[in-house]
Amino acid sequence: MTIRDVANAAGCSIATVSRVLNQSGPASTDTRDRVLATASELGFSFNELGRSLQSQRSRTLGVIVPSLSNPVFAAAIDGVQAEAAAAGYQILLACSNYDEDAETRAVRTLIGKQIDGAVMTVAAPDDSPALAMLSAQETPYCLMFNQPETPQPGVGVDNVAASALAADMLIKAGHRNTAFLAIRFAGSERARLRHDGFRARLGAAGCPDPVLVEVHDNPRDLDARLAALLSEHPQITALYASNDMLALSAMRAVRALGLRVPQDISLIGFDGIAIAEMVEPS
Amino acid sequence: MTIRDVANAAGCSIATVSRVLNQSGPASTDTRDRVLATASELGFSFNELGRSLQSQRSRTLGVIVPSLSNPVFAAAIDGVQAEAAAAGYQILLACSNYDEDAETRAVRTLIGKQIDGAVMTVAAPDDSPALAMLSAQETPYCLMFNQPETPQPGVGVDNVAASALAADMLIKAGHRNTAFLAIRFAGSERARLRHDGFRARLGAAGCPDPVLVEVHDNPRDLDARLAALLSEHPQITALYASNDMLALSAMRAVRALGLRVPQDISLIGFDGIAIAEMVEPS
DNA sequence: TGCTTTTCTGGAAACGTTTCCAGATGAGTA
DNA sequence: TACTCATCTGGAAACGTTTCCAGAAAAGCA
Repeated sequence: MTIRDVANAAGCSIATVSRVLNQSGPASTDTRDRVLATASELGFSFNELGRSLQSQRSRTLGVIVPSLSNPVFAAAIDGVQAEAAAAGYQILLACSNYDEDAETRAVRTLIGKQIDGAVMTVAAPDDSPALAMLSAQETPYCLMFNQPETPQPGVGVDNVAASALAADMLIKAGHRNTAFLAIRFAGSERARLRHDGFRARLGAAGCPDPVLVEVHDNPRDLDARLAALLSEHPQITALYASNDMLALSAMRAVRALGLRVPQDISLIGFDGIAIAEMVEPS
Repeated sequence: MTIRDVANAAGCSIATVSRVLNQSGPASTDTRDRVLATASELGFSFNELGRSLQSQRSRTLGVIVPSLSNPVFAAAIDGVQAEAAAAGYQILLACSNYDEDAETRAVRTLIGKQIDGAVMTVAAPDDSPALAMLSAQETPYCLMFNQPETPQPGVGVDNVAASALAADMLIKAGHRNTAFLAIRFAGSERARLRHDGFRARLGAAGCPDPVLVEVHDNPRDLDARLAALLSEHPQITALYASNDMLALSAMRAVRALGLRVPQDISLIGFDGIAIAEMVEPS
């Protein structure tokens, strides 16, 4: 079912069918009606591949995130998808699993599919082969959650400032000894910035540096790590989790140790995911 | 940067370049090396649009889910994406927001983009215009989470049987008076099946029917609904939430009423999302 | 050497569109 | 009536590939 079939059935040329269906040129009311009628009768719809090839735009956006199981990214994709759909664009989704090579491969594939633009969260925005490829192709992109040193198009949060606020809150509540919880601290620009902002503000208030705890992705790992942490540093009264998923896990782990939140240990997490609203304390 | 540029630079025809790059035909070692060298030198990569148009396969799969904020679907997409990527396929993502019209529109667009197949969760698998369109186009599809009456390709859970298990568990724990919590009960095949399975098993055990509580998407709505429910039916000792997100919200709401889980009220939820493992009790 | 067979190569036709261009038709004006 | 001008239409060339086909060159064999 191509534009040619419609043209034959309507007794006109494919040029005319194209013009009518796209309203991109003149057509007598007579032929217009005929084309429209046969098109809907035949149930014709455009092959966007042919269209994109000719028009040099695919009306498709690439989206690359490190993970889909983190609700932060799911929510971001949700937003991107909704806006894109409203503007008549489609979303080509890829997932890097926090791996820079996978990131590069994903970008290469998406470029091959001729995306009109990309929305993504990368591992290292200041030195990213993936972003370099996009620039080389003159494909526009927009970063999410990244906070590059060199200015780049993107939306995000000031991790340092936000973490300073978290520190303020804990300090005001009387905490002095804290720990910073992170997954993949080394590979995550974001965890590092959050740690730095937190530590700087604590230091400015005369508090000791937070104890840095890097945990594995497996949430059960936390139980042992926290037990060790708290027996080694019994003076710790507050934990700062570098993201909400981790904060949730930490809450469970703290309680598993027989401690209450927030009476025995205070806990604060970065993000603001919807699910964090559903637990007590939120 | 097209295959033609490579051909000119390498001093051969585009047919030869295509054959070399796809390893789809003979080529003398001499020309092969030359083509390969110039291709990588020029940084050539295929335009998949042209490729797909010619080969009639896009190596792209459409994925349609009702929502992205529900981790159940996020996890499903994660899995589909990973398998697809491993097989050299891309994912075109669309979201129906539990709206059948949006579902149909999404399928239409994806068909336009010439997807090779679709993976989706639909509102009504037994009478779905979206699925009908896919069938008409002979585009293969696979349902997720749906449980159609008429056999259809798909993966999912036996909602009725699983809910009977939930009922068994509660009965065995001594509960007799229960409530069933659902969002969008009317529009959700899944909620209905889960309710039916639950109620049937309770009835078989001589328990009264569960009180059906349909709540709005706003989690705060739950507080008032549960307060009303429990004052109206003080004999209720257990709640069955039709999904884990709702169970999480319900846990918060129950506690906000000053009741303990599970000492005062038992709570069970359908799904098994990762986050449910992170709360106490899990 | 002459023949067949194999290996390699390029032209050209698709795939489904859009759009430029020029020809045809009809209406308006002098 | 003859002219211009606007309106409508179709042919054909792109867009970037793959692949069929046939011709050329090289290799094998008697």
